[in-house]
Amino acid sequence: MRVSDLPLAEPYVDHFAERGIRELYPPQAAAVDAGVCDGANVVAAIPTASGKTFVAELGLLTADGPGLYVCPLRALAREKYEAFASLPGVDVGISTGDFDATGEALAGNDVVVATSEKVDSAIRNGADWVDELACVVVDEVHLLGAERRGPTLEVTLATLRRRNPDVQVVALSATVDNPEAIAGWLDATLVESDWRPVDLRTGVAVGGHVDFDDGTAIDVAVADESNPETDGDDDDGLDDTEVTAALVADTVADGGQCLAFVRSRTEAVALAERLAEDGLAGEMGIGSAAEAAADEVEAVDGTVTGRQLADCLRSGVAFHHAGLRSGHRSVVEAAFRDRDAACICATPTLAAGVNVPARRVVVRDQKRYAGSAMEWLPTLEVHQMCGRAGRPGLDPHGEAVLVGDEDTEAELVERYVEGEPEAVESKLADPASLRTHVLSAIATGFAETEEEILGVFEGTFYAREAGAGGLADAVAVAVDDLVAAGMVRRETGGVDAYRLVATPVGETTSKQYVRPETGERIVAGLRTAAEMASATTLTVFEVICDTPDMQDTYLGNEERAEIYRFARANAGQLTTAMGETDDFEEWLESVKTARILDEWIGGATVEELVEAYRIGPGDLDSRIERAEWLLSAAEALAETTGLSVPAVSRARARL
DNA sequence: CTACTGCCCGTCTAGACAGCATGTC
DNA sequence: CTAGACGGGCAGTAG
Repeated sequence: MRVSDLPLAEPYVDHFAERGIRELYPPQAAAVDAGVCDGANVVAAIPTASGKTFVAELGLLTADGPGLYVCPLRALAREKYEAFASLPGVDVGISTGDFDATGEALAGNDVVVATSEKVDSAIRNGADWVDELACVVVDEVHLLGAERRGPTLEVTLATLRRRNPDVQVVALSATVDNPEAIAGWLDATLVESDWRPVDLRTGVAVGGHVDFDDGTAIDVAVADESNPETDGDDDDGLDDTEVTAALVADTVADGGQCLAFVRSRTEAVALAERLAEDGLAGEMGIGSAAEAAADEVEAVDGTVTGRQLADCLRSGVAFHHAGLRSGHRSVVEAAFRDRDAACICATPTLAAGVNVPARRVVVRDQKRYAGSAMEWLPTLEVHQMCGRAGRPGLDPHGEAVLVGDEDTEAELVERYVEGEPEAVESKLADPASLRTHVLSAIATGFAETEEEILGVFEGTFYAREAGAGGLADAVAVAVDDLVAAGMVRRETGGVDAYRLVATPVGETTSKQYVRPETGERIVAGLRTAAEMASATTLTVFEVICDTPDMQDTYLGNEERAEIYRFARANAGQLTTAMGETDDFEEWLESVKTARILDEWIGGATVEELVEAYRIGPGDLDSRIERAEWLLSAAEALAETTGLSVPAVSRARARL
């Protein structure tokens, strides 16, 4: 099937031709056969690199009206925004938390790119443009199964379809076990394929020997670090890190690049520092470009993390994890794409993030600490890592290697090489998620009774799988919780007729997009603060940090005593008395975060805070960002409740 | 006495969405 | 039931 045969206007055909897109890939052709160009609903469960963006563009360009592209990450939204903006004559708008156009402007766009939360928020705030959509493309729709964000996605999608029954839905999914369930939910035709433009072979390494699933095998020379004199046992296992290093060196010697996935941040750094010894920059001949990338990283800040990263980059390797600032990350990603780095040692950030393909992917660790024990990574996640292997046009094929040993080999093959990814299951029944979306349904006026709330949820994936009736009890509980929290009121109209109405606090909470528990905690905190003799910025930081919408900051054993002393010394400025906490540990963590933020507005530098509180510079950034959002919510809630706490505005202004 | 080394034991562990309003060259 | 890197404290040991 040729692009020129599609019902696309000439400028688009030319645009794609300029990029070398003339012939459709098989999955793309299948999507056309399923009707993407004719307004039909389509679910495409196809590999990441198989041309999903083009399928999305087909839906958006052939739709008879404005389109919406929903994706889970801001970085992804930015990437897609740029791709769509290069289409001739297409007005593209973007709406994410960090990068936003006004509702007015969005209404005039042909295509809007947004995160799912932002779409949800737009609906809650009564944006009109969502009702005029002709086509909605949902990327990474398998996120439906994610703990907190999945329910948001399904409720948002259900609401969009309910308000606009004719809207075309095109959903793009990773390979999952039950794509037909998603397609059934969306009344869509399922397109399923594992075709890739670059072949991918997956294998397990034992020592320096790798057996791939296509029957081929390779051997790499692994340095043996262990000293045979000291350990008498026949130590069969070569060090996983050394196996990884050998696999990386082998790829580089062959002119390719590598991604290496490990379990934790510190191990990503440690592996990068180990690889830096191998002189890969010299081998690739990227000395000056590597130097330039290192300088760029050092220009971001003077943190330890930045220096470590710069040193690694000079040797042609990098690490990548959420403790890095976005400035660090973009340098690493760009350097790798420009072939100015041989290898990125990464935590899972890179598996689902922006497009950074490599010839070989090495998954050194397949287990991760999960609260109480080590757990196998989900197959879906490992497949996403492996799917990064193979750069179209640059690599003859992609290779994914799982590092194991004799004992784990069989399990790794069964679980990840031959195993099916998990099924996507709705998490809407989770009480916390349900409370949020019940409040939203009431606050927007979509529902005034429990039955009507169930009606709103009727179009969700959960309802399709389990029946909306299954939610009845849980919804009743959620309503009671919201009434008790002062978010919702039962307004009696007759003998046993009543309607559910959001209180002003409930309405503000919903519009500010904070969780009900957060809204409740902030109001209680403001009330206490308003009566305190001297409510300071620390006071309001303690309040917003003690909500579930602020991420908690790890509190080490040594630090605990120190933070405890700090909390005691500043008890007069805190809204919580030490004896009154439900969860003292958690509260102490909040105090730590609050202290960091208060020192930040007091003029402390990133370098000082990173050093003093053992957090990554990227962690600091993300807490500051959340604090800005939560303080604005606090300000709005102060206004609706009439509580006056000047420190809120003071803190906000200084952030 | 000092510098060094090996060993035991405790600590620590991935990621990342969201508000809002408005003038400006 | 399933990990593994790292660092501090401490005792033994060579010089």
